[in-house]
Amino acid sequence: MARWEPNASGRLTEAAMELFAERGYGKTTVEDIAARAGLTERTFFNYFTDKREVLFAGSEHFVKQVVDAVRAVPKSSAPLDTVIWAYESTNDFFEERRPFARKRSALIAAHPELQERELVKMMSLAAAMAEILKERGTSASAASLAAEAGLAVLRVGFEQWVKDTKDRSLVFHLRAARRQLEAVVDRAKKGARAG
Amino acid sequence: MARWEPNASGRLTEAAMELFAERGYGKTTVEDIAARAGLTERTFFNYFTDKREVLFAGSEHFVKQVVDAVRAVPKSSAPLDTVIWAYESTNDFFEERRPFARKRSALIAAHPELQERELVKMMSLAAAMAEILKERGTSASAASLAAEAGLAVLRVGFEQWVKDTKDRSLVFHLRAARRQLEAVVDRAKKGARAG
DNA sequence: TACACCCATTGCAGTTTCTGTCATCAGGAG
DNA sequence: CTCCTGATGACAGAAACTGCAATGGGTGTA
Repeated sequence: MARWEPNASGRLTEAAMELFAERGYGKTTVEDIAARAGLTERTFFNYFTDKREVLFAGSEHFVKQVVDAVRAVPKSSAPLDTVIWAYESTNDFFEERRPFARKRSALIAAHPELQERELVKMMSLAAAMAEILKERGTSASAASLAAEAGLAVLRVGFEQWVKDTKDRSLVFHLRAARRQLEAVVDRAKKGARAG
Repeated sequence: MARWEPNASGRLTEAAMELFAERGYGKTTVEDIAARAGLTERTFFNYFTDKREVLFAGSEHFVKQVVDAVRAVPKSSAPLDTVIWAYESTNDFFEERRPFARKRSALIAAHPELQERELVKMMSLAAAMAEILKERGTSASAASLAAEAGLAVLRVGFEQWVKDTKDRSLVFHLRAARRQLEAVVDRAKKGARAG
């Protein structure tokens, strides 16, 4: 028999999500979270560097998945295509976790402290993408712009996906967002020439 | 004669920037900052809600300036043009403060905690932009994308501006970034059709 | 069976961030 | 001269985080 209940980190995350939903992030102490998970405050900080980090456990794993996906894209693809394709490759991952993703997303939306952390995570993802694009021969500034524009598509697409009452796929929303981006940039380009 | 030295908040920001540069953010306590500014820790927290906020003092003011600039753009302009034009309108503001902006930018780049705060500030700026675009009749998703794409242009342009050894203007770099964005999106559009 | 070792968990003390509350006191308004 | 205002500070306390050392089942080894 095991000495301790398994999956301590998972239990902490679960407990944290429950408590944040019940009382809010600010009114939940780390001790509360640890107690509900049957652990102590000290153990919480053995697993997470931060109170915030408890909602961002698998993020390195996720970044790795996306980065690996990029490496599989032929180098001939346009940078923005490469980035968006990598995001599309996470479709199944999220589709399997839609309810969880919705809860988590609502929590983050409701708490500025968590938004901060979410944003750095996404930007570091974008930075990783830009890095790979550069490795693959894209110029530095084009790589940055493709990565950040791709991020805009991901953010808007993801937001729509979470809100979608018809439960259409992430890929569906990413493509819609991408078309929007094209339209928005195109319209500006023509407008700039005309005006 | 004044009872206290004037500009307490400015002195705190100045002291903080010095100390962060000397010892780093983590090794500087709020008490240190307050002491160097000739004040107490409690007074620091009367001015700033946060240790981090000390580097983001004028941000509401800045957002207001940009927002006001947007309102002056004719409604006929394309959303992305509107956003970028608003950023261009801050050219003089930054040009006058280039050395300060460089120092500040270096500090933020060196400290993840400060990057977090910077990102929320920029995203709230983008959200404000999206809001105005919607007021002006742009669809919700197009507004979000124009705002976020505009932000990408701002971020990349600003980064170049800070790094530029030739001291070219912010507007110069924003326009370059904007052309890059157009090229990147355009190339993807054509690539997607072909492939 | 006995022993040594491993390591997830914990206890504890200490620093730092941040909050709430109340006291102080110079200068302006009346 | 008094009252009020608003910037400042003193104090106490909660909560976040860190460093260090101890516990005590599990597991492998003799």
